[in-house]
Amino acid sequence: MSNAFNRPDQLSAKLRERILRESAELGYHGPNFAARSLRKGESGVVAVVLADSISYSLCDPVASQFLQGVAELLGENQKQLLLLSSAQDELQQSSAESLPDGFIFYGAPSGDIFERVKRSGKPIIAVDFETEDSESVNINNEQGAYMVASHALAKKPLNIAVLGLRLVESQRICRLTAQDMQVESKEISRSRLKGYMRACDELNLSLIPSQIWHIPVNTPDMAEIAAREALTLNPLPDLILCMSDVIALAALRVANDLDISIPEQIHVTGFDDIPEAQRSTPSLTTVCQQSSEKGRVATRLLLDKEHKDSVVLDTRLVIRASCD
Amino acid sequence: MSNAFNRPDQLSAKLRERILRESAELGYHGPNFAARSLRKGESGVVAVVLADSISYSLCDPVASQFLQGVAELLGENQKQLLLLSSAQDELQQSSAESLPDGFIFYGAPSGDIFERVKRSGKPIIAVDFETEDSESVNINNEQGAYMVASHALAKKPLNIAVLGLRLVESQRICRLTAQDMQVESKEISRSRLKGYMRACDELNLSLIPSQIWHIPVNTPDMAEIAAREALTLNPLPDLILCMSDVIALAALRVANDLDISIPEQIHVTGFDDIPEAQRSTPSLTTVCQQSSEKGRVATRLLLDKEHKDSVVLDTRLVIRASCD
DNA sequence: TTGAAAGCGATACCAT
DNA sequence: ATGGTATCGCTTTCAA
Repeated sequence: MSNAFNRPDQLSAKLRERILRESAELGYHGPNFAARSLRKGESGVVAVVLADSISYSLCDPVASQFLQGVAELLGENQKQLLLLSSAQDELQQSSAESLPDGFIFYGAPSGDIFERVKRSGKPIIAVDFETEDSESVNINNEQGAYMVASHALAKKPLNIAVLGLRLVESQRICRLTAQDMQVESKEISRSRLKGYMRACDELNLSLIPSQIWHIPVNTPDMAEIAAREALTLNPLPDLILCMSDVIALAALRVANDLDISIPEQIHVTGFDDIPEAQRSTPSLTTVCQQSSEKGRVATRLLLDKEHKDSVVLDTRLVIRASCD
Repeated sequence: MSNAFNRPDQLSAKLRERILRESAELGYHGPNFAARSLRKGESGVVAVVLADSISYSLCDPVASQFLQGVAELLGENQKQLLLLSSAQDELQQSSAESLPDGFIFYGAPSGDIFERVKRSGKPIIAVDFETEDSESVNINNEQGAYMVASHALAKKPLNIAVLGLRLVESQRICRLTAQDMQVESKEISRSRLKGYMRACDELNLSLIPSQIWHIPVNTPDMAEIAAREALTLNPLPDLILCMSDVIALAALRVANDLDISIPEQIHVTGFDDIPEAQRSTPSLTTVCQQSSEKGRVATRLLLDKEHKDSVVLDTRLVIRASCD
């Protein structure tokens, strides 16, 4: 009789239907998930552990696209998606950590959830950060930033500003100081900054700390404030390198608001290639980092027990109107 | 010793630390979720069952905002978020259905997952659709559409077009026929259409079926195609009522592309009030449906065992540049 | 206070 | 083929 649930193919559809109906009347509602996964030692659930809060990640276009890619492949493989966050790493959560069969860590996690999960021995894929003993999926941030900056510098800008993301610890928007430039770090933003700097070096240009903004969170509101600061400088910059498309789009809006024409007066570049970037006016020159593909690759890596190599996805320069 | 995991307050922090470390060395990684939920009969997991595929929902700004609201409240209440979809309602899934303690159905589900879950007796909140024996959270679509249409009609348009969402069954973009107008339905889009029509009636205007577009999916691509059709009509419409902001934003882009000035030549209205609506140029006159609040309300309803009433959230007219 | 034992529900295995 | 039984790991209860 349990065949009716577990091996639908072994019974006639009609019989199966009758059994299901009758057992439902007896108060049986299908196999119990907890019991099954306890017994089988697996759950069919995959967790994505987000570095930021779940709410935040859901409104960030880059994270959304990543999740979209993950969800797509999980669906195809009959796996369930559990969203966790290392930011709100609480008591109850630490229990749920034992449910998933595998983990995708999106962004360097805070707290000790990563350590705990690693100890459990379950498969882990690290995305957008480096780690020792797990496979990871990364993109070449430095290279992407280098490409877009090189492209932009070919326009011979005289006054460059950078709208950067999470470059220092502060929760406030601020510009960098000379000593902020010394910091060595493998963080995404730092890699992008390095890429910008390498492109500048090649042309014997250099970035001035006071022309580099730190934006603590990748939101349109924050970005607009910083962009307004940069676009009301005197003299006006003629190139703004933005470390995300959200920031670059904010810069486009502010420029429009201030009647600064793009790309005539100022060139603007972004990073990420979010869907909005190709729809904006002007459309955005940026670096495509294939977020949803990244999600698919990470999921494939997690589910395929064969493949055992970390992946570095290519970044591609996407030239559009904002810097052409 | 199990106290170390379950009642951290009863032991000194130091002892707890030592116990955890030692047991970890023995190969113990914290309480087993499956065993715990099997025994306790609850999991601490809440499922959101999306009417569309998970991937699609993640890129739809309205669904994203809703999920954001849900995630926010679940986080505060130490609940885990499991994303399901009634669209890809498969075998494996039907097992996972028994895991969550409660369900939020976002949009009228397809398949029989709703029936199955209902039979399980677990709490259910229905969002954006009507159902008999569960609490629900809805908005007044008819009223919202009526308000925005009334506002727009006050501009005395002569030639009205409607860019509608999911008005008929077709997977293709098409315009309605006279008999399509007869359909009675409680679906969201039909309610919105009714609202538009009531506003028209009051002014002795009427909508012409051939000026009403059906768009099968709420994506920028689809919307742009339909918008281009509407904006290349001769004579050009001077009011475009759009059933979503995604559609309205597409209309703004197409208009810009065709050098049609808004709001001078054409007025455009949206629906939803997604974040992008206030950032667009021109900004969008629309109906705010408080998506993230909807998510919070639904979650509160699910978690608070007290409150036992369905909720209809207000819609608010938001007047911005595209129709002012 | 501490420990032992029953049982949650499904499955895998062994015996019929 | 079919039925019975031990077991997964935890919590709850009851006894010492």
